[in-house]
Amino acid sequence: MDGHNARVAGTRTAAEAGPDGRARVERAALDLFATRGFEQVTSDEVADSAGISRRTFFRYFPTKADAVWGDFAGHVARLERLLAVADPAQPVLTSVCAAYVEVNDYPDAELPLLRERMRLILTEPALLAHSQLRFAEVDRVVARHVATRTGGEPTGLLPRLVAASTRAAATTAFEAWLAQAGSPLTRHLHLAFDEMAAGFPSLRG
Amino acid sequence: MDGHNARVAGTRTAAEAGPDGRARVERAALDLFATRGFEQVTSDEVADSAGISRRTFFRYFPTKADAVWGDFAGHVARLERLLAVADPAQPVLTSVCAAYVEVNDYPDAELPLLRERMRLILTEPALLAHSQLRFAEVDRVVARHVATRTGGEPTGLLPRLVAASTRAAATTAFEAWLAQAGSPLTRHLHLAFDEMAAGFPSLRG
DNA sequence: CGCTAGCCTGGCACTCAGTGCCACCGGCCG
DNA sequence: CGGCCGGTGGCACTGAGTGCCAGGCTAGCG
Repeated sequence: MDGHNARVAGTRTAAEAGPDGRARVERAALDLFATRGFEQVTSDEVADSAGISRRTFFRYFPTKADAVWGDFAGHVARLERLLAVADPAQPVLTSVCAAYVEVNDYPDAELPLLRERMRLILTEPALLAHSQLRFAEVDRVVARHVATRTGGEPTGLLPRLVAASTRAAATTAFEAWLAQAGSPLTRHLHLAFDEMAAGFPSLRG
Repeated sequence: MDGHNARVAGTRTAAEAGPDGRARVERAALDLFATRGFEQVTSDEVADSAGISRRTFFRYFPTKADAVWGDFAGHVARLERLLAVADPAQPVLTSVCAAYVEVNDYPDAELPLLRERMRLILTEPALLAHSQLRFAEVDRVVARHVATRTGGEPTGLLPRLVAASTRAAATTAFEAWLAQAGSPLTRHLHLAFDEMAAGFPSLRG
């Protein structure tokens, strides 16, 4: 979710160029959604605010909701790469959790953006619904990895279960992080994963 | 998800009455979606097929997607009741899983309907996305129960985590049940819950 | 019986997301 | 120069969802 820092900033008129194309639209969309709410902003307004036409907006993003996700495909790709190079000696669940933690270890500079993104996604009903489709990509990657490690089918119960459970834990950690700005995201992720991987020890007794 | 059997069947012309109002629309919608796909069917067609106007269709269901969910509110209410009367002596996680299993113990006669329903919900992207909003109601109920049992806030990490994880396991069990018609839903649910509650023993080693 | 109040329904018109089609404009190549 | 091409905008269309209003049907009441 770092998003397109690769391009040389400001080829336009030196000052006041900002990121071009897609990234600028993302920023405009996020700002508008954050201040007025996702449903209250039309795609026309986002396009206008980004200085493009509505038609072009829908060429950048297949859906209004997709404008808040940044480079999520890259995020998933990074997760997949981390899983690919995971130590086969450690338990699969450990590998998956570690990969989740590492792929979500953002530099401080990106935290405000991430926070706003996730707040919207987990708060706005339309975005929460849409998130299921995006997170399903993650699930597929995780399930595939678990399947290869355990020698089963990616559609089997165990791979799917691990994918769904770890994703649930990660999402919960995000919610906790949003609610409580104090501790870093990584801590919440560890808490959630450890709790789940150990069979919820806090609930015994 | 039994759906409106309470009314006396056939006050209309004795024969060929069928369920009236909402239930008939649900049936028409499910049939159309099942044969031609959710996105390929317009709300106009569903309304026509059910013998009502489009406008009335949207009075029965706030959304086209809601037409496949049957009496889901009742389903959630039953789950809540089960949790309310759960034995406080047993671990919370056990109570939650048991309630999930029991509320999903359908009589054989309803299985075909349930199967079609769930197949659509978990298969059609638009319905999968929408499901997040419906399942969130379940999560709230579960989280509330865990919170009261553990003496915490329903928005705390643990209640949320239990809700999200058990829901993930249940959904996975449903997927497995759909893929493999052989064993009953209850077995898949037990498998998934046991695996998760025990910290995924199948993955160790 | 007639009248009225209230509910269910349908029709109409409107907003807005998303899409296909085409026309335009920029650069780039031969 | 002329033709090709990728990115863009405009336009029109479908389809979901909604507000508003106009019946019709039923229930209560004089």
